Amino acid sequence: MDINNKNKKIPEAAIRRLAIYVQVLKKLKEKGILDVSSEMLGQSSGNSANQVRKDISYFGECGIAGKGYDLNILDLHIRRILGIEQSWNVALVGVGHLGMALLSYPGFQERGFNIIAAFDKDLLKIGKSLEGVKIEDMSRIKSVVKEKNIQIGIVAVPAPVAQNIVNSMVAGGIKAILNFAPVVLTVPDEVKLQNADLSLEFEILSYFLTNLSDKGKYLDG
Amino acid sequence: MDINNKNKKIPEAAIRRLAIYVQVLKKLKEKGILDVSSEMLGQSSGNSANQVRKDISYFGECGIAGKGYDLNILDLHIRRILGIEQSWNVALVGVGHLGMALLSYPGFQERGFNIIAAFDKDLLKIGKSLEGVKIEDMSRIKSVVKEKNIQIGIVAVPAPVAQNIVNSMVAGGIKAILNFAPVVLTVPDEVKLQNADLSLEFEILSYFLTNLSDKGKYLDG
DNA sequence: TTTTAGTTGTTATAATTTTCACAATAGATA
DNA sequence: TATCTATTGTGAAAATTATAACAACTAAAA
Repeated sequence: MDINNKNKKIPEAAIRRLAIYVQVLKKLKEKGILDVSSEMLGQSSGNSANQVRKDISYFGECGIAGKGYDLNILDLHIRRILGIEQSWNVALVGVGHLGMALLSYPGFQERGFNIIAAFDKDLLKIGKSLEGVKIEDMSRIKSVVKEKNIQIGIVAVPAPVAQNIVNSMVAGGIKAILNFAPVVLTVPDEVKLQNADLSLEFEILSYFLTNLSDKGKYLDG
Repeated sequence: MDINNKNKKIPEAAIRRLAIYVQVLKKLKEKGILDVSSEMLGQSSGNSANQVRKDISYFGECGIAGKGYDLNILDLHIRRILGIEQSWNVALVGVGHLGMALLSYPGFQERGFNIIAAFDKDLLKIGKSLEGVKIEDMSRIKSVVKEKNIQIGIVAVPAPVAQNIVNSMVAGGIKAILNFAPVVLTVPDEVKLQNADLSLEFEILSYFLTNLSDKGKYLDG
């Protein structure tokens, strides 16, 4: 088995859990803990110890039988797999409340997601700077994405204009898009699209609530 | 097979797709379309026709062989399953940029998610009203949740205080929580917790980007 | 050194979810 | 009415993901 097993696909659900493990490891590190077992990591992240070990095994061995995982080593390994050691150039389109929230959230910068360009259609906003980022006209999306070598685009505009924005980003050579607009978008195969429509989350809650009150019992595993 | 099959569990992934179908159906309806086939609905939502039919079949028959689905009937059926016909009382905790974005997003109200209470710890905000909602002190969470019969709570506060907020909500009898804080929260079994940590979405993108550039090929199905 | 307790990495098993294939059906057409 | 085309609903097969179980290993204790 190769140590840095890249040919085996890691399920997206596992990726999501790995990102949570990083979160938990950070907290444990702050407490001064040096080693962690799959049992402890599972407890802290709401998963079984088996699940934790399976997730970690996707990218190779990094624990010590009988002892657990060295917290720093494990942290480093997961970060490398997730690609959050390096930093990314991010463009934000739509500087409304949500865009502002994303722009001002320190967590992104910390994790290497640097918003270095922002666009809006509002003439009152264009030309101003927020959080050190100058807001430009939307017509400049394609050229700025190209010039600044932007890999990730955030779509935080109303649904009707979202596809146009995406087309501009794609034309500029963007690699991935995080979409907050409540609409199904089309991108070429080589562009990764991740949807984060917030109202969808509510609707999922709504489903579980409805079934909760119908049966007095929760349904998800 | 019973027409309104409640005893069969619908996978969460299917629920998510069903919510997207509603989105697509709305758009088709605006175009004046009256009937839709699984093929068309699949195309418009990025799924296979087989997947669409299977998802719909989870809650019973509502199509016509050879013809497709009556758009209004299908829409109604899915809405009933998701529980988005009725409306819900929602409380927002944390009126920062993200909280503001949620408060001012018209889509929630439209879909029956009514934010009728808001809390913050900032004395400058407490007492003021935003979007018709009065901002109250966080110490009032438990009693307001109880008095106003609030079913859904939104956590939009920094990670370190999130668990305390959740405890107050749970003490007030909340049924479901949507969490935006980048932290693993603990709730009783009967409370449904849905996580929507935005930086997690970035990290997933990061993973795919890293693998994209490694192999010049995308990995997810 | 031998035993013991604790924990990993992995293989086998079970469960879940998706994909496939097609009989059954509706409505149009001749 | 008989035939043809389009499309559903579903059962079976395939693929994926999660769970469980355990041999192998580590370090510490006897």
